[in-house]
Amino acid sequence: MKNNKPKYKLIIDAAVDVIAENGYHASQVSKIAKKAGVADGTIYLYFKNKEDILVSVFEEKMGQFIEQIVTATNERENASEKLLTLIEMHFSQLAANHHLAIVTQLELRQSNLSLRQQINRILKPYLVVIDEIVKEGVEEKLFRSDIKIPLIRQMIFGTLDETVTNWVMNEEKYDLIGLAPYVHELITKGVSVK
Amino acid sequence: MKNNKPKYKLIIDAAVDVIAENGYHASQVSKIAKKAGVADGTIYLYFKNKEDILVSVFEEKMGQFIEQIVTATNERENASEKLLTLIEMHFSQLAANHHLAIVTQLELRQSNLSLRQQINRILKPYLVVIDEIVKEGVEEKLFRSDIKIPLIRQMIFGTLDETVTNWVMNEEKYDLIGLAPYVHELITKGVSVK
Amino acid sequence: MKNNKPKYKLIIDAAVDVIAENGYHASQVSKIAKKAGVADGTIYLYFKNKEDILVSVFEEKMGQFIEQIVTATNERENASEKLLTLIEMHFSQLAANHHLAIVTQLELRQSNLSLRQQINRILKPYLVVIDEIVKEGVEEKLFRSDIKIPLIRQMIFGTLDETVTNWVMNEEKYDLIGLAPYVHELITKGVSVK
Amino acid sequence: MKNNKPKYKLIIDAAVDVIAENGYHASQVSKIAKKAGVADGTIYLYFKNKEDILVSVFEEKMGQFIEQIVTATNERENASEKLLTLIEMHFSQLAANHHLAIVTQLELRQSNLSLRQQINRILKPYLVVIDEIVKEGVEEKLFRSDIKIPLIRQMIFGTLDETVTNWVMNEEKYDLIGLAPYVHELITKGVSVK
DNA sequence: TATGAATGAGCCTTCATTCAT
DNA sequence: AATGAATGAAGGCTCATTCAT
Repeated sequence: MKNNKPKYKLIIDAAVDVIAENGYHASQVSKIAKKAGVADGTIYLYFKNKEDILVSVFEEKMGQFIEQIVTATNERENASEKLLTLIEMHFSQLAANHHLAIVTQLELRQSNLSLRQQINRILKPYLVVIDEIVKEGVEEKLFRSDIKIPLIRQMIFGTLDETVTNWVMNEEKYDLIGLAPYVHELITKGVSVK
Repeated sequence: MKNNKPKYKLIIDAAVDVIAENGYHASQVSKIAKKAGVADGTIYLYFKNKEDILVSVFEEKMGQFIEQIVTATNERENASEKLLTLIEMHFSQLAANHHLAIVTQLELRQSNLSLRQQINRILKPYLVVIDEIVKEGVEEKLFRSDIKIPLIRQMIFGTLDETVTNWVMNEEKYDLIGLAPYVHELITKGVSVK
Repeated sequence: MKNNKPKYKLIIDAAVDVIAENGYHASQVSKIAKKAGVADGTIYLYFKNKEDILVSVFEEKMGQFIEQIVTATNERENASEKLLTLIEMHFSQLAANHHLAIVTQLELRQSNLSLRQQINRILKPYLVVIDEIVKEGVEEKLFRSDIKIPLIRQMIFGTLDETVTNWVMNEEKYDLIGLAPYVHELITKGVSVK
Repeated sequence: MKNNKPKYKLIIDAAVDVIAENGYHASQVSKIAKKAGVADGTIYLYFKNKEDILVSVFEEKMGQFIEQIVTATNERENASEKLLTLIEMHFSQLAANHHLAIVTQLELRQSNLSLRQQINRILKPYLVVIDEIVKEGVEEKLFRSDIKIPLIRQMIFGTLDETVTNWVMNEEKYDLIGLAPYVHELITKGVSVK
């Protein structure tokens, strides 16, 4: 297991910091190596190339991110509560980690097609989690069944993602977590007066 | 008026094509010049630098994009119909222009902070259009007034943007425009069974 | 006679100003054209290329410079007085024209071999003037005849040139013209106590 | 000590040759790298930028140049003999190194203000050496005390510099070192018949 | 395993000069 | 004579990756 090797984690964490501090394009491999306290060449003992570092960053961090959400939502009774918990966890985890928020919402998007496709592959399990909550809601007759699930998932993910991005670009000046119930209300009830 | 100069348009259009075909990072100025049929140096008679080309591409194309939407929504009677028209126009304009869709949804996001901020400035009028439709809906007692408008706007824009991005990344294999009524339904009524 | 054409003089004078203000390497042809109030292309109706502008600048200005000195020295009776007058005129003309001093002492020296050779050709008449004064001094038994004239001329010109360059590089903070009698004394008597 | 690194010296020496052969403006970094037998990028491990190469060339070579002169003059008994030795060493060192002579007398002068100021800083110790010899001469009552030392130094340096430049521009056709006693005589006794 | 010096391909931008009007 | 838009060659510098130690 490569993440048992201490330098592997060292490099991943250094990469998050360097990218958050310098931006994607100013994050040279040598800068990451320096931050991690290893030689440039050592990076290539653990990662195939620069892109592999970035993919691994996302893989590691998103893995933990999703795991937390899965664990928390599993403790909830119904789909609506699970959705609220997912929103709360999505917001709170990014609010708790300034650097990670910058990297996921801004910097990692400045990548080429190949990298974006790998990021999407990594993101897949999160989308599956959303899908499953929606399916559960439909079965429980809480959520509508007349609109295809992918579309519903796009609304949910798009809303969360846009909300976090706006918050990051506004320099995180307001309380992101406090928005969770309102976002949940919007997603469940829509914009219409009931 | 700089866009009366024929070479200006020539270069803008060439840039859209080149970026869509090669991706942002593989779009050398010389490639754009060649496609436009002008000398490399000519680019710099019309644009300050490479970043200025990209900002101008977005400015021109997004200007037209928003104008079309404003014109079309103004012909509608109430906020709900205006929202549907906005969604239809958003989808149809990007569906009609393959290259533009790739550039706006994928390539232009691979940019540094300075460029992203300029892109956000250009995007601002579109967000204002959404805000105004929401305000109108609230006045007409069609839309809820218990949730802040920026949050509602983020849900709307986030949903549309995520939907288009998914469509582009799925290689535009399904009918985007056909999704408009479902997306409209989702935004207005939410995910709950009424 | 090309210098009867008004634009010719306009361009020459613009060139002196532009070079003095911006330095040799930042003096683009377009900048000179703008300062002269003509189009870029017009420059090439009067000058073969950029180097030709610079040579012409030196030719014009140095022509006047030498003419003034010849006229003034001719009014003197003997070689020693002529030498003093030459030193005074050399210093006073450059002290009177800030821009010209910068151009001749600093900027024009940043040129390639071909240009330097042409500058030397233009400078030749000045060196001849010095040679003639020295010859006259030798004939009048005022100046020594045991050292070759070119060597004496190099001492005279080198001393004057180095003195002016130091004055320019010290931002012309002291009185250059006031140094003339001391320099004259040094050249005639040398560094030895009587 | 950076000049212990073999590539540092390799690049410095290659730069002297390339500049002497091609002139300052035709001396591309890639040409210097090729001559030194290193990759272009290697240059930038040892020098900040192209200008830094030139400054370093002058620093290294002028350092040795001055050191030689200081050592030699220190072996002399009085100021007049020291001055003669300084002139002999100044001439002989440049006569012995064709490329270095071209670089110091012609090419290095084609530089911008920033570079010239750095060159002057490097040249300073040499001017101090001259000043000290003059001061010693004044104390020994060999040299006059009625003219300010900077002016005397300008005469000495200006004469030597002009003499070497003329020799280089005349393609080094005559014996420079042989001129030393005459130049010494001129500087000490001046142009007047005693 | 680890190092870090060395590599070299790659690109944006400038500006002297031309030429159709 | 005059214009000025257009040209396109040229080069300093960066940085991901390699490899001898």
